[in-house]
Amino acid sequence: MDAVRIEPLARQLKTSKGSFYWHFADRPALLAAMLEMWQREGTSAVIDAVEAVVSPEEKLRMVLRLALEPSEAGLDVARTEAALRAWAAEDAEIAPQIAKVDEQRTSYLAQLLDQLGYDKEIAACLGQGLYLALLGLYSARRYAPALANDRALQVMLEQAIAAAPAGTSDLPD
Amino acid sequence: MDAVRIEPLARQLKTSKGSFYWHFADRPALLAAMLEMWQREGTSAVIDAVEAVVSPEEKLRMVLRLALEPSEAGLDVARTEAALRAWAAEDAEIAPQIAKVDEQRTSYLAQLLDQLGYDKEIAACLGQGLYLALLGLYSARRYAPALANDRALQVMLEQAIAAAPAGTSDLPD
DNA sequence: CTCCTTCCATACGGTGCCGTATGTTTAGGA
DNA sequence: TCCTAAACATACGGCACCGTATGGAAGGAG
Repeated sequence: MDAVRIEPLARQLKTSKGSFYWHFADRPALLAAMLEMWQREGTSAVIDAVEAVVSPEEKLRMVLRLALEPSEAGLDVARTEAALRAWAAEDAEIAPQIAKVDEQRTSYLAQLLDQLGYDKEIAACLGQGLYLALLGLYSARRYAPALANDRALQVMLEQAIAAAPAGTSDLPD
Repeated sequence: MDAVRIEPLARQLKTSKGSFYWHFADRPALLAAMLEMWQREGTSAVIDAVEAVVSPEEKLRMVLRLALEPSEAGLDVARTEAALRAWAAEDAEIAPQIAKVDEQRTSYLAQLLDQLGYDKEIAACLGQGLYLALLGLYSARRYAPALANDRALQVMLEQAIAAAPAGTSDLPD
């Protein structure tokens, strides 16, 4: 986000600064708009698509598949996710907003793992762990293709599925 | 790293720019020196300390313990690791240098997991996965304390240890 | 004492960006 | 045809930083 500058952006778009300042109050206003857009479109899309599936195992696999997808039309998901977190790390005003989205996502993962029969606290930890690995992969994708190995996450997910205490616990009895 | 600026740094150290440019050619030279220092001291320390232990299980636990430690004397490990990767993501000259360190670390993890009896390819994936989760945790620590849960990594590691095919395979017959 | 090297401070020019002030085009409505 | 508002362009002042040029202290060698 720090690299988002008005004048280079205007040059790139073959327009002028004056035009920018007609549409946005200032640079923070643009960044806020970008953040809001991401909050709106970046997280619900996956969950909505996944909820069409039935079994929690397949839901988990589908979440991962969607998260690892090359991303839709010109927008690099890994780049976006990594940049937002670098931003949150340096701006205390932004941090809670990103953290809230993370909380939504990890609690959804925990819910699916809970349905696999895991103890609730273990499910929460596993969800966080898998999500942290995804964040790490997003970061690695930008500089270390060998490390950013999709299979690494798939293996860990399959291990979490295989190690589940019971087949299903969403029908307890 | 982008926030490392000469003039603020000089003010902070109660010295002058002139002094800085005596010790370093320019800003890139300072950044290069920082990177080199990290390469020297940041990765071998852990491995050396761990190698004193015998069993691969305990070695893995100790690696994690050291990696999660609050860090020694004023230096925030999470901040450093996260900042270096943000740097690598934006500078193609730096990327391979960080990637090389990552490769050292993940291959050491893979070696330990291999000793637990995992297939070599699975061990490599698991090592990468655990390491990616650690990177994610370093990133989260800077903005989302609730997400940066040490237990999440501990749970995943214990699961990897528990799911190991054989007790040990470093004595194969 | 003087010279020279090391180390540090001050002053300067140059660059890239921000935000504002002000001018200019375009299109629709009276 | 004139007026107005939306959309854009140009020009300016200001700030923070980079790197260099230049001018000292401070201390040892001869």
